[in-house]
Amino acid sequence: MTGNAARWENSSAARRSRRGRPYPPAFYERDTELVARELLGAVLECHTGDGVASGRIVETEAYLGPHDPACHAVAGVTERTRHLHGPPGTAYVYRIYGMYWCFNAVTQPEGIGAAVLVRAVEPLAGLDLMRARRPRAMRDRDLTNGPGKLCTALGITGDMSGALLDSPPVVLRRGDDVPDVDVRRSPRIGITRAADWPLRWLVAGSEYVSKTPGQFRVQTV
DNA sequence: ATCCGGATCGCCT
DNA sequence: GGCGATCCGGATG
Repeated sequence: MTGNAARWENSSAARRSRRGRPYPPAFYERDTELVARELLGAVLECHTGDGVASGRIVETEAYLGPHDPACHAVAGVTERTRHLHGPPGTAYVYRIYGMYWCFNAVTQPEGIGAAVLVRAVEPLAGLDLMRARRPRAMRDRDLTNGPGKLCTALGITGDMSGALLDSPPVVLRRGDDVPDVDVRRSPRIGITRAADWPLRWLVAGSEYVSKTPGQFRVQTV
């Protein structure tokens, strides 16, 4: 465990952190793989003028910083990656393929350029809102089983990038912790560089994880 | 100024 | 499983 991790585990903020409480910045200012693992089971919640929608995180990926060839931080600090290099516990929301948004929680000390991508959630609240935003989803699991889909369903957009995640419009709360026996890891999805690094975390057996091309090398933790 | 490829999705076969 | 939609950042000339 890293020094930062120990600092979090021993902190009064950690002891105060209970189910339903937003994570403070100290939670995120740690090893990115650890944060990706621990965000399984957390609740991602988005507030808009239409109301509140939320879901339980069942799939995450770690993007480690400039030394990770698949991480946007390899480009350095640019207009696009500005918020990736922001303080821990803030949002990095970027547009992909010209059409969709992807949501990340920034990790590590400010300026590193590391983050956790949320790839899938299990819908919890605001199902009517999500169905209205994604009218083509035939089943409820199709509302949020992909990083672009969940942003559309929850209402997460680029103007929320840079915002602290302990208060609206986007809030990440501690949920029911997922025990190690229910956690799996695999390589990350949809990337070409560092494609074999096992930096994707999933809740075993969840119906709500994103579709995987073929069968992955999946390991227990 | 131009080109290329991408942390995706939905529809097609 | 393959492909088109659609756009921007970064690289190249």
